[in-house]
Amino acid sequence: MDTKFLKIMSRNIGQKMTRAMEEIYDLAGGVFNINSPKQLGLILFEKLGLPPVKKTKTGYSTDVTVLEKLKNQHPLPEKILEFRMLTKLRSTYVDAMPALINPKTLRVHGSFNQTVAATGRLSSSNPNFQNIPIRTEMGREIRKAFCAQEKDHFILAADYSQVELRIMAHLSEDPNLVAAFKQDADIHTHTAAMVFNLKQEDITSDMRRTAKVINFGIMYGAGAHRISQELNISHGDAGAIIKAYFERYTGVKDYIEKTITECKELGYASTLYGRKRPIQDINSENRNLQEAAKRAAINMPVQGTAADIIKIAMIRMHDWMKKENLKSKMILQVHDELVFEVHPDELELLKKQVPAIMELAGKLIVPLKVDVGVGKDWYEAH
DNA sequence: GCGATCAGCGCG
DNA sequence: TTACGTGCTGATCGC
Repeated sequence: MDTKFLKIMSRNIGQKMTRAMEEIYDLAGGVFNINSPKQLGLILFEKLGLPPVKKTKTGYSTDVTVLEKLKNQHPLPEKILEFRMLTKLRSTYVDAMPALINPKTLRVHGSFNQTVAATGRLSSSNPNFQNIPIRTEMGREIRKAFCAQEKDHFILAADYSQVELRIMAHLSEDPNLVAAFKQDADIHTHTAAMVFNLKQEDITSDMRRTAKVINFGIMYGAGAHRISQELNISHGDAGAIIKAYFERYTGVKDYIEKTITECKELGYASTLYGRKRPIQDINSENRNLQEAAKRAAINMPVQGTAADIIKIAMIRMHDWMKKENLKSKMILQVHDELVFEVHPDELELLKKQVPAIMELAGKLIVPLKVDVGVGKDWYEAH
């Protein structure tokens, strides 16, 4: 860990927090605990009279979807979101990591838990290395603190490209999806072309974004309601897009139906390698429970097979590294990614062999593809 | 003072 | 009502 870097980052975020806090008190007309959703709810929905969009069990919801909707009516919600991002990054990562450094090894040693997640994934705790920020630039900066311990060593990150959609292609044998991966097409552009009935070269970035949401939504069993929320479109339009998807990818539709039927008969869903997840509620009288169980049943074979494949890769990787007496170390797993700390003499070897071992870990009717990055830290390696 | 629960949000 | 799987933090509540 680069603790010097984190110390500077903590100070910088602290300054930004102070500025945001002052503006928030100004806009709210008084001091309150910004981290308290209860106090914030009173300010937004009673003092300022903004419309309460959503409720929680205990009162007004003030989550990100609510504040996004209120942005155009008052400047406060946006400032709250900024403040929340800053506090999240500082308290969960920037200030937490240095405190976990082992004084003997000067490293942070977390746990990878093998018997927590129902799908067969690993989970990570104390700290959770599987949720280090990447989606915002400010958050992503935190990865610069995850660096090789010795000066001339490297961090190498190798991640499976679209592994869950490739698994969906294999399991469903859908000709369109299989063909897309055999051609190594940009999968979201391909889906957009299918759904909107256009040539791939005529797909706009907006259409691609829509297709990306659909591709993920399908694997989670999303309905028109959720898709419409996600894309900010009408329920009817969302339903039409889903319908168009299943007309083009009938193999996926059939596979999903088959998976649910089988789960109802057997009481469990399973992965390509035979890992089972019991799904009790699949025959529940309670509609909500049964619908949630169906979504879990749809997702299990996809998420669980991906977990099986990366575990196989990790075992083979370990065996290989041991056999070759390598000095480099496999240090992290983030569901579809493996991270290594690499000795400079071994860099070229690992750049070649790591993706090869990962790509061969699963035998699917479509190829597996692994992208590799190298740098002095996890930020550069990505 | 302490543990449990809730809301919120970080990741794939 | 709301798309799957996780873990951590701070606020709050009850004992």
